Amino acid sequence: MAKYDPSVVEAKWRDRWERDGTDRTDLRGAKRPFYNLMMFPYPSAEGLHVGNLFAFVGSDIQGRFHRLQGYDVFEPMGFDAFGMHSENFALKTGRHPAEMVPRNIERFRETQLKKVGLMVDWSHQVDTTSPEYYRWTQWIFVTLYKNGLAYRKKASVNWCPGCKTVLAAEQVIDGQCERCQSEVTKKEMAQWFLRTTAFARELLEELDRMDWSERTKVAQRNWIGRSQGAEVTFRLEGGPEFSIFTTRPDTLFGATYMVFSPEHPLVGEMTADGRREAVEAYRQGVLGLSEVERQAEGREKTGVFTGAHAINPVNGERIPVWVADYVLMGYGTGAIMAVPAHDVRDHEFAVKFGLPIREVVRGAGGDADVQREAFVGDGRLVNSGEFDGLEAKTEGIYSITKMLEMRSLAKFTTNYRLRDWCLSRQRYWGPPIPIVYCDKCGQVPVPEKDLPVLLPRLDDYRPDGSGLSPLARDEGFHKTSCSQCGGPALRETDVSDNFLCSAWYFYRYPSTDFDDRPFDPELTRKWLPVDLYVGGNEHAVLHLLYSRWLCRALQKCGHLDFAEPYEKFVAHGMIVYNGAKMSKSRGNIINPDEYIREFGADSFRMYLMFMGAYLEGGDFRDGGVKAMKAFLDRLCAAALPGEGEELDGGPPADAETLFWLNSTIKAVGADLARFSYNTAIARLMELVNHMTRNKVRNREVSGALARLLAPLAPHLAEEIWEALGHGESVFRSSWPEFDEAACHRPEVEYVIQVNGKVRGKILLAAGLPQEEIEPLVLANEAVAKWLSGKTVVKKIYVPDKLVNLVVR
RNA sequence: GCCCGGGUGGUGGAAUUGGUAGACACGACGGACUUAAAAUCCGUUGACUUACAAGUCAUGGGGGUUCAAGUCCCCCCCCGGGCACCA
Repeated sequence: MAKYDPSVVEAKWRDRWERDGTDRTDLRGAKRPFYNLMMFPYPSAEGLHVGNLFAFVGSDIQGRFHRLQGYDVFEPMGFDAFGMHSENFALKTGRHPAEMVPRNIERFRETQLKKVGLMVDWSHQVDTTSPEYYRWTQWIFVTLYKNGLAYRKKASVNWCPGCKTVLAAEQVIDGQCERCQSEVTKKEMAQWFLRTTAFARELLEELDRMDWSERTKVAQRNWIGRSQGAEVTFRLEGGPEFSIFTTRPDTLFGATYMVFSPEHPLVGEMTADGRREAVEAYRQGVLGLSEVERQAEGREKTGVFTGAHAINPVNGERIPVWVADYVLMGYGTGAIMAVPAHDVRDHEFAVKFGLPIREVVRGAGGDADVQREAFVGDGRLVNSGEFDGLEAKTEGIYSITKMLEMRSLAKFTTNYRLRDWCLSRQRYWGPPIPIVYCDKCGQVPVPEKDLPVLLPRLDDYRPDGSGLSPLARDEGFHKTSCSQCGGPALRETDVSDNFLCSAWYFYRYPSTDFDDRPFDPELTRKWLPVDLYVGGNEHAVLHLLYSRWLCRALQKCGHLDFAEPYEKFVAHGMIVYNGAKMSKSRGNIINPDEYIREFGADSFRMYLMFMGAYLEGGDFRDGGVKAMKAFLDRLCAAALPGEGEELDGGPPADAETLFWLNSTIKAVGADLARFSYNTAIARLMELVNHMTRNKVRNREVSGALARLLAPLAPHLAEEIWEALGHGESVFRSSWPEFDEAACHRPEVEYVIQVNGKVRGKILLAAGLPQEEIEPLVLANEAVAKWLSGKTVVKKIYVPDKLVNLVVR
């Protein structure tokens, strides 16, 4: 190779790979399948940014590395093209999403993705907006509906006034819409839900066994949020029974009042006549508050007395019932017993409204003043009748609940924070929910043979904020007939949250050849669950949780025979630019295309991976790509024969080169396996530095270097491999092997410490026993001067590493 | 408030089980080549005292354990992330 010109080399190998089908996978014939999945992008008009490429390249390295290790790797790619991102952009630019999306996909694939050198099998591409795909998204919805996992109900849901649609709880961040940051309000609407809570326990417990990034597991655990406690039945004085949830049944004797959520259905009935006006005014006031206002940090407690009283089942005590918005309808039973002595929120409320505070748990010190501050620590029960003296949080919880359980007034329960997934969106750009409403037959799912319910082309698809989707304005779509009775019927006009589209795309990849089924059973059995999934942690409670849930749901419906979709999930880090977060508003978004054009995809890939730890993220600095190109230039010069030159055959002659060769193979393999790409590249630099300085001209070393480089810089690795005389792609070769014995130098440098401080270093043959080293150490000049006049009281000896002499 | 990560030279970042802190780079400085520049190559580069000898101090701060601590323990500060009036 005359001079390394990436544009020539990369174009050559792109064509060669395409011509030879190098990146294609024989899905049925594969012997060692490895499904290497990366989170698919939404094809935005802005194009791929460095963050996308950082994610993809890190994943591609695993795919290529596994392939060199003999796996049949399947590395597909697709486009998540439904949803508000595409729709909002279309609205802004005035171009219809149906036209914009295919163009963006084309540009993503042809001018960006293919140029980065991803080992993608493009014969299995997926586009969530194509009818062949969303037909099966709708089929999944119908399947869930038929199995009781999808239902419609009127509920107080999260409404985004900016996007003019409802949102799932997962899409509300700190009370704001995750997309447009508008303050989310509550709205009473009939919506479709998926029963995510049905598998809350499994989704939580399975996490412990999963090979996933810990921070992703933690995020899911927090989101699912389990708390164990008891449901206790109270009775309203002269009224019905009701139950409350508590994690502290041991404090039942300390309950001095009850609180109902303003939305609780019993409130109207229980309110005393004299209190009706006040209670009603309070409830109306709360309903007018946004989520942010209601949950604002440090907000003072509010509430109102209903005039009603409840009877405490443990002691028959009559305690007042209040309504306050610090009790949420959506969690537990929407009513609580308040124990101000041992709960900080109840304490605050009791102080404000002058309610009694009764201590029932006393800590070991016994000096906590519950009138001043709630005591939430461990302690023993007091003022609790026969239960006095019990260890509160263990024996107390058990004994008191057990006692009530015998009287059928309590049961042990577990509550989850997770809510059902609100699926309806009052927007245009999504898969229509395949349901028809008939006066006679009620809710009727669209029969499988009539799927897909095509999304009609609407020229005016703006959301109008009426609470109805723009599709409701299209009579031809809205009015239809019932598949059961043939009578007139109305279609559901809401579309589905596009997270449903992305919850199953990876089942579709292997099966894109089939239009009569969502996924082929044989291919699914062979390729799934996904072996490795790489993506961003921002989807921990969105995509990753939804797709875990759907997998379990499809298993329960009999369509899959496994419960978890991803064997291993790795969350990559985030990229910043010169230490600052990249964002459109800052105007510091890096366009990868220019770097690739100037320095080549290989240099760009290498720099992305070198600038920081893949799992932690990195700081993109100008000049980095250029420096990496310089390294690849040096690598070419070191690895390739010059004009008219022949490289030495056979293993290298000198021990030092053998050491570098073997230890680099070992280290790079270990580093790639643990996603430590930056250190793998550093190892390659060290090997190249050794080759350059010592003028190593050896075919075996160059061949190993090409294969070590191949996952990181695939085009250049191919070029070098070919120049070394190989007729086939380097990806049809194998990962180089190393000799463990050669990974260690025959001589090692011992560090000699005196009292823990380094005082000298000596070169010794490896593996010497302590007795032979000692005299050599004591004879060392630099060390001797620290020993004169002192007594050696202790000698620490770490084989092949160091000797520490403790002197006095 | 609770739960996870983090804090290392001028900069990005290394450092399997406690065992030479700063690998590998970037930048800077000096030199070679050149009419000159770019590119390339060679050298120096944590701070301080200083003679390139030698030493002292250094991994957010303060204690501790240990022959030995970036790494383990306790307290505190700062940054990033998750949850949060969830009973």
